[in-house]
Amino acid sequence: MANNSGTRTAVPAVARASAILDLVALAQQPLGSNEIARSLSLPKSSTANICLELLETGMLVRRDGGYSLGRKLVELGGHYLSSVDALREYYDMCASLPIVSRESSRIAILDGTDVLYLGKYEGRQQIRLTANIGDRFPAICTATGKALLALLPPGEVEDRYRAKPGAFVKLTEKSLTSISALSKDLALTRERGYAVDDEEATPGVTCFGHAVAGFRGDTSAVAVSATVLTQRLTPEFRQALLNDLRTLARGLANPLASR
Amino acid sequence: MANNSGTRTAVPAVARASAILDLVALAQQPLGSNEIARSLSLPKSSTANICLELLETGMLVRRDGGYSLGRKLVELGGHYLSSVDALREYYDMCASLPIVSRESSRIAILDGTDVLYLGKYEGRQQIRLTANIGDRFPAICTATGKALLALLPPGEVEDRYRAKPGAFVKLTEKSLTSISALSKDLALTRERGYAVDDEEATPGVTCFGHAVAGFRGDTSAVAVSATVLTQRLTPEFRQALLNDLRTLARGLANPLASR
DNA sequence: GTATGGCGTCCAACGGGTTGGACAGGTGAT
DNA sequence: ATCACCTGTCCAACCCGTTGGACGCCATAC
Repeated sequence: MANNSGTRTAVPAVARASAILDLVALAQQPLGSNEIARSLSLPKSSTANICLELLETGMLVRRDGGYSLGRKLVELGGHYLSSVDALREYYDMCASLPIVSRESSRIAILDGTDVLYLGKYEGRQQIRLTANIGDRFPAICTATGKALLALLPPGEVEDRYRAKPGAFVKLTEKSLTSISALSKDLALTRERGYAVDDEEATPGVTCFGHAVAGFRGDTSAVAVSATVLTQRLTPEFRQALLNDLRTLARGLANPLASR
Repeated sequence: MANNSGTRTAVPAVARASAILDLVALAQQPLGSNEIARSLSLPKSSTANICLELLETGMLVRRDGGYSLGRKLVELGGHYLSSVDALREYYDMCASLPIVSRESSRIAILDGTDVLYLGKYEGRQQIRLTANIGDRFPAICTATGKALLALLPPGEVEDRYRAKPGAFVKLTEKSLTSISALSKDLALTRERGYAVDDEEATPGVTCFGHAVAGFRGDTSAVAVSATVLTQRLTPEFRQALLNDLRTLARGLANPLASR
């Protein structure tokens, strides 16, 4: 019964600041400090103080008489992205691959039962990817997510999803809704070497995902994906797309394996 | 003699946390908590505590026995970008404009004497833009920066640069190096309606910038730019590019003016 | 006009995080 | 082997941020 979230001496200000940022991030409008305090069940005074401090750091800004996220967060987020070695490589390769360069592609990492998008490449297709950089999405509904889940050691997937029953979000009729269905899909993913999202996130849209393992530290694995309209998926096109995707994934793996 | 950085009751933990994040962001390698404390002249113990707290929020992660920036920052940065109304419009328009869609383009805001890049669009050209989303750059060396500076009320530019003598970074032989040269350039910018970076940031590279005013709150104005190799700049090409850039800027302005 | 409820700011007493130093573990040099 | 120096962790006394409520302000309601 380990207290896994136990810090010896708590520093409430930091945890509170983070909670405030999360709240403001999800809000559609600027939030006042009183409103923030009420939402988070924090004392008014301290909340106001922390907000003022966040204002000075640039993480928050005043807007329409409330607080919104500040530009400092873009800077920090950008620095995080710069630290992900695979990203630059990803953008370069996307532009040079014959098929992928004309389609829509994404690169993501796994965080719990979500994928977190670190980058996207939009070719000249009709599809506009709705997910932006920094967005989260249920891993089971996406090709990148399933490719990354398939990398986890046996049992780990089951543990994560058993601990979080709400993780099975049914976005379409075809979305996976049980651990057993997921395990089966992941076994298939491991077998063929890539993941398929067969209209499980958006009707009419198919997505192929390929994981790239072997990174260091936080970003231990990334995954890349290509998104196309299902109706365009002739066998030849599917094969060409998968070829490009494999090339992309291998290209990302190689410069890092050599370190 | 107002104390412009004066908070009534200071919340050291937040300010310190921000300083820690900035330090870690600029470091090329993971930093230990002791090293951070030394660099920032903070007590070891408190620094360690704050780092542990930042670890729990996901803003920091452990990597190679030290701290690096965490993925939470991408999420927050992404939410900030989502709050900038012009961004989605920008990406859509870039892809549909005949000339710009084949060139390299950027969108940025002004922050003091720097521009902060919020997005970029890379066409099929040889040029790869070195600046990433979230990067800063001296405003005087860039087309976006000069376009935004030209929007400021009279005297404001002079005040900003007089207060910050180090802001005149000489990146190339052609970079502006004095307030008077800058004022003259900005007058010219206002007159013709767009800004030009004539190899002032990178030799051999010319950049045109167009400001878009009229936003609310934090992002009161954005600027878009197009970057090309100087040697390709025939008069016809230059004109076509400027046409596209103007269309782009107007497209960004209109959906917001109607609010 | 007053009443009500929203907002953020201010204040003094309380309480808890901060602090410096001691400690244990690991690494590299001599 | 010892020494030196690094790392991060632990602890109790002290100090300073936190806290709840009072206050002033501005809307809107009646």
